[in-house]
Amino acid sequence: MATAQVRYKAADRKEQILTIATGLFARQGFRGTTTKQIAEHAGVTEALIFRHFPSKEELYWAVIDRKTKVTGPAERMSERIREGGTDLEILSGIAEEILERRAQDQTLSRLLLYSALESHRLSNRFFRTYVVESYEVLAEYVRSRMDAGAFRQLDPLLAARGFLGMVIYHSWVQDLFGGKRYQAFSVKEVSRTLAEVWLNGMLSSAGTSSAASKGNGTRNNSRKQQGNSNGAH
Amino acid sequence: MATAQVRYKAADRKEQILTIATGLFARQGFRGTTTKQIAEHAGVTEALIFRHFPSKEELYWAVIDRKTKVTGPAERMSERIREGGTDLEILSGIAEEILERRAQDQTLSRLLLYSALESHRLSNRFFRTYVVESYEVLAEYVRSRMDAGAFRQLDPLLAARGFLGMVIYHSWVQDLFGGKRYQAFSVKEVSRTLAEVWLNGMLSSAGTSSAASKGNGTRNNSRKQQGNSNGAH
DNA sequence: GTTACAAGTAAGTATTCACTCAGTAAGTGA
DNA sequence: TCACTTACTGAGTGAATACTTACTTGTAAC
Repeated sequence: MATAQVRYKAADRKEQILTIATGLFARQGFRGTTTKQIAEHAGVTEALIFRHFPSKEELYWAVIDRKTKVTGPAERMSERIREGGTDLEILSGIAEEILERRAQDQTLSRLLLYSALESHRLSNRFFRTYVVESYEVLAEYVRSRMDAGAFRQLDPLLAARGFLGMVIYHSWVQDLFGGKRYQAFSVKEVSRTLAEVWLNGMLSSAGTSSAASKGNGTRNNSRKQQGNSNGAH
Repeated sequence: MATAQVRYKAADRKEQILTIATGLFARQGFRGTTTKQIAEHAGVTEALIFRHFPSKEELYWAVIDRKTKVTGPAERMSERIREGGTDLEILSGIAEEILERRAQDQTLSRLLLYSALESHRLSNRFFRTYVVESYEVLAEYVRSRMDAGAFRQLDPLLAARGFLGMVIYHSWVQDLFGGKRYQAFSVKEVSRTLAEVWLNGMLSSAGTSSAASKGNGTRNNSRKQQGNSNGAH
């Protein structure tokens, strides 16, 4: 009504709408977010939204498009690898950054998951930018360490995905599913532990790697009868 | 309309509606699924849905409630551990089952993710049944192997979550995000590889704490340092 | 064959959805 | 000061949405 109006320039208003829409889509998904909500949060009428974006669908597209244009995890990861350090430093550094970013801001994870679930056609591109690219970078690193004889020979992509899986799944459980309400973890400790486990599992240990590059390799006690938890002691 | 009507008994119709609603909620989420859709798939009118369930929300609750009552992953996992075998057999067996089930039917993963994203109050219970319980079972196993001196000493919960993370993340990337369109993996091979990496990383190894030197076999050798410091004891 | 009840429906309700359009107020250059 | 453009709104549109009410039909026991 008669309240003092704020007139933005078109480009600024567009940016503002995009920012607000990003937050709402992340929290509630595409279907769960209404254009009215977006308008209200922006302090304008719905009509204005549609003056800037031809449809809700196009607005969603723009949100995701913008997200894929900021520096992605792949670049940061590749930067970190370029900086060098021990394997452990590099890996736990990568894990630490992922965990920290995600704990701080779930927007991206939520957008990504929603778009995958709602099977938006654009989810493909999003997926490539945020998921595929990052483990391809890591896989490249793994491959180079394998060539150097430091890592065991196995599918680098699978190995990279394994490491990222450890880290990302942990962050999902903690932040998305609310696991942190039951148990808190220190980011540094988690990163280091997961990196150690994975790295130790990847190293071509003195005895095993030569004979069997991939089959077996773990020294299993024959016919173990131990290790089951129930009533043993 | 004039088609031959099928009259179910109340209990049967309720079951049928539940089954249909489960599929739709899994595919489209709570907000994305309409009562009209459910009715159409069941071949009845909306009114009948509301004769069996007081509201859409209650129907959703019933869907999830029913899902939490079938044999969950925790029971199956604990069964597998009880059966015994080598560590590798047990772990790759667990991974294999998870991957196979999920590739075959995404309903559960999708329901779980949707309910977490849409922050349904019931998602908590769902989360406990399907996520927490399963890694608690695995953590118990890890703990027993640590007590036996076979595994390194570290947070068993974190370690268990790490293993499940590898496996579950892989299945999400393949099935949920459509990664399998770009690359196929054999379930057996993936299970075995991931189990090997993780297990190898967990073993309180004799020799693997050797120097891992620095990463990056390709370029740039700045900041070279000593080997990593993992697994000292 | 009638009755009694269970299973099912047609046709609504009020509200909300994405989206439109005709019009108005604020800035800007002369 | 006036003309012109740009930013914005009020008041709608028809098509969904979850949910209701008043009614009909099938079936099984007596």
